[in-house]
Amino acid sequence: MYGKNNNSKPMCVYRNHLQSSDNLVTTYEDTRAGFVALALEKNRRATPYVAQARALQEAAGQADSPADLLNVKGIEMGLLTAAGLSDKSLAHLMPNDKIEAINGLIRNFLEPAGTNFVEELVFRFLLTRGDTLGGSMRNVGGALAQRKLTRAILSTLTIAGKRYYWQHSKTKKWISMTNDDTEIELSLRGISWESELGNRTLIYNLTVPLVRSNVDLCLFNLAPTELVASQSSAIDPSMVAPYVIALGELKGGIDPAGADEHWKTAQAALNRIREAFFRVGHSPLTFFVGSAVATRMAGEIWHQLENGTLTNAANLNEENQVASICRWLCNL
Amino acid sequence: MYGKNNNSKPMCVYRNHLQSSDNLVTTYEDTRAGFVALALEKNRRATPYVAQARALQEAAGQADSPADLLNVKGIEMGLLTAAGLSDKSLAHLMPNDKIEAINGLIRNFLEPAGTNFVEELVFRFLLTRGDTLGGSMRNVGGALAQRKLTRAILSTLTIAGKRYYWQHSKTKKWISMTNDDTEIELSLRGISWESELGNRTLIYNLTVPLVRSNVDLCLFNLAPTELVASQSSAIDPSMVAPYVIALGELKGGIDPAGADEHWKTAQAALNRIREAFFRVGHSPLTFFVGSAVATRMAGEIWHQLENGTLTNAANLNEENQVASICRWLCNL
DNA sequence: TATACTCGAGTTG
DNA sequence: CCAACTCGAGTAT
Repeated sequence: MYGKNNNSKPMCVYRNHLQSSDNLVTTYEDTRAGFVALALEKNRRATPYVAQARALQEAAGQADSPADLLNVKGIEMGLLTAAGLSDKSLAHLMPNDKIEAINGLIRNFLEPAGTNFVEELVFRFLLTRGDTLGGSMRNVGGALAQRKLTRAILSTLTIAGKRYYWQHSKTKKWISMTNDDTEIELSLRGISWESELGNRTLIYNLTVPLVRSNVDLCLFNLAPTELVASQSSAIDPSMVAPYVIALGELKGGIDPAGADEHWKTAQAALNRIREAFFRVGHSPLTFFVGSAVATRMAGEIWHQLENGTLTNAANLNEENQVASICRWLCNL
Repeated sequence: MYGKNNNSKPMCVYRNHLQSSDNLVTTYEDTRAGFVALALEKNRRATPYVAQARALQEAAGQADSPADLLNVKGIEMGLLTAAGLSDKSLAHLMPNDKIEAINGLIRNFLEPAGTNFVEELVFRFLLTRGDTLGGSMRNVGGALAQRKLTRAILSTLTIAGKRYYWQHSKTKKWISMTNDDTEIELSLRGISWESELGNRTLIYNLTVPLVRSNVDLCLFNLAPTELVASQSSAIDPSMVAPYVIALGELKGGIDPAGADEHWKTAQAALNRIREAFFRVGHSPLTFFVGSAVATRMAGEIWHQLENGTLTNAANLNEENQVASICRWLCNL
């Protein structure tokens, strides 16, 4: 009932690159390489926080005592951060909570530190900013995965000799391909091309009104111009459904410990999608691409492929699998 | 088909404390209070990391140059941490990756820092340890929620004049209640009592072989002694199913941004549970308790309550709701 | 180098 | 501040 094919293609497209669920499981070497790459990137992004800490150290040095820090201009945010308040938490606090937090920092940690109070302040600032950096790295991981997939799709189109247009993330403008499209994946939000069956447009991270959720990958059988029109709020949300060919979840995380956790989220997201479309009489194809795939979830993915719940799936670390799923996507 | 009641009780138990989905939504004030409490706890737990940084600073002070740090005994872990490697990532790396990481730290960040290289080392150490602290705080949040619920269940039993036994997390021994059970929730893994319908045992975070997953809350119609026997691997996993009365998901996080994310995970987990039990002809009751409940998920929870998919649900911040769901649980 | 749990640090529309 | 995304920092079994 779900995942019914509307393109007269065989349903077992995944067999082009998968023989069994085992092929989906991430290898030790890919996990290792993923963690190494992440650490390198994190180190580079750590530098500004080190600089901020030095600036705070310098500014706080003007204070004679912990309490005197309140008189130093321009370090309020540094004090709040050192008080253990994440930027996220600040959005939920009342002004008085922030005052209390800073007073608590001074009373409980800076005053006991004696003459080392500036060091204590800076060290605690860095602890909180370490969590900041970690959070921001989570997003980097996701973005890198999207770029990797984008690169593979563009290669597939190029190799197939197909022209494409791509949408710039910032300007939202659609740009024709050029001979040097190096690094366009850094600021690419969508790709458009023509398959044998018509216009195709792929958009990342689109909020599909019908499901009221963001979907990682949305493939429409529309040209970009038509898509913009159909996204207008003037059109009934259910009108978009017939133009949706395939929807996919992309999970770029490399951590094996997160594999099952994030697969569960992906399943719930895909279920919402299927239910929302089914309610209006449509069943777009669904697919899953993940970097960290554990044995159990590989079994579940395989089962869903076999019973048609999922149409396709791939491990993002396996070039063959990625190439195959990109060819499938580009020829839908 | 799912959630069929086998205790001759009305299915609308949730109506004891919920009039509509709105009642489930977390208030701004509860969110605010949650973030404040978390920050206070985090500050206390930050202290050991500050101390570690001071120790590293002291030890590293013996080195004349960045490269000389390699000769300082006992700071290998400090160097790895400063190189941006989390304890988690270290488990996935080869010895050579670690050497490379430390060399990269020295070459790319410590040598450019000149005479400030020890400061640079310590600052980067703290950034990584800030992520450590953050990760550990995630677990603290979950543990606090479990304790809060435990406290409510014990109160319910006490008020009802029922004796109970509780299982110690560490020793796994079952202990009879005493007049002063203050703080037993800190090390409580299970509770056992007698309802009007028989022996009842509730266990937290139990791996249910049938579903091959950990379930936050498992209620059995068995005495602890019987349960131990039935957990033995000698017994067919499907044999446990008839003794499972109710299974629940507890999500203690306060962050509204995580609400939908973690509800999706909870749904997938509950679905696995239902499918696994359904396969062997059983349909235990299921329930959900959460601290961060957003509007959309409240609607979905309500819908599942109405159609019987979920039997009960509560917002952990609402005392009435918690008390009601505890009475329900204790009287099953 | 298991497996699968805890949850909020960011991010974007 | 609303909503819903990114994912790995820990933890326990």
